[in-house]
Amino acid sequence: MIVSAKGRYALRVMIALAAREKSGPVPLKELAAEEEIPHKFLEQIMTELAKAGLVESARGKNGGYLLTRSPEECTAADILRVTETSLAAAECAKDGDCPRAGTCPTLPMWRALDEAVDDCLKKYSLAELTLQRV
Amino acid sequence: MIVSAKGRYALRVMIALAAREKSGPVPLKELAAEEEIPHKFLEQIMTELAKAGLVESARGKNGGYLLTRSPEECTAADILRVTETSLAAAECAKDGDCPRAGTCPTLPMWRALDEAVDDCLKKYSLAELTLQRV
DNA sequence: CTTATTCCTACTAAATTCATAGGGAATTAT
DNA sequence: ATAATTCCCTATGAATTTAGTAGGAATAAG
Repeated sequence: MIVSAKGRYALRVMIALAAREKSGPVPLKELAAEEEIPHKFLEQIMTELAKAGLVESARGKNGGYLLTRSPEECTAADILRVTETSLAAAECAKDGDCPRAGTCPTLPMWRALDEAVDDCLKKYSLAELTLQRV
Repeated sequence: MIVSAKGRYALRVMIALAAREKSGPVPLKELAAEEEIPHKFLEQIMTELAKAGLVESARGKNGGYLLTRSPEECTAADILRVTETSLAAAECAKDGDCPRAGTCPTLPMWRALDEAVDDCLKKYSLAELTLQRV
């Protein structure tokens, strides 16, 4: 039960994008170099973030990635929901996934945990995370 | 980021033990059968729980496992801390694990997340979980 | 036309999780 | 004592997931 490297990379890149908010599209190459993330791996991550609508891409020369929302409006929860296969708790908490669901004594707890995680992560917007940078 | 099968098994077994609190040692064989957990896998899990002091074992005929504390005093957090390699968040939140720790903008968030998870799980004691059983 | 960039699909490698296997050691009912 | 029952220990294997690589096609700027 741990946030994957993919999720951590995604978060770092989004923070980096927030920090350069008004400087036009930032090429993946720069992001990868700055944040020391394998170029091709980051490519996959950016694709997912783009599909989820958290970033916008510009192709061709001078292209790159841009945030679609202001840093205040994009939270860690938004980002991690995209990259993590499941954001929290147990697989079973998903509807109709477990044969025991009807009588399982732990199901309510997993649901509560899901919520606790989500609530916590919602509190961290990119704006806030960018400020915490030293 | 998900609770492993091991963790879910551990929790179920502990609930089963809580339900039979006063009937003497419960053999692993029975627990495995009731909860449909592979016998040899459960053996490993019980060993960990025993080492952590959450259960006590009695060897030989009529042996088995017993809770060491009352169900009120044993929480899901206690159990999952034993079985999950890391209970929450990111590897980096552990002290001195990440070279970026000094300047990492996400570290405080991971710490907060760890705490949120722990707080949530502490609220579920075996006593409570047993009640929720249908 | 050349260069820099994203986009797409597939593959590979490493790590982790989930078991399985077999025999040994302790305990106890009989 | 003996036999049955049970936990204990260590090693190995299979399956799944995560992390990372690779190559080339599409797009846009200058």
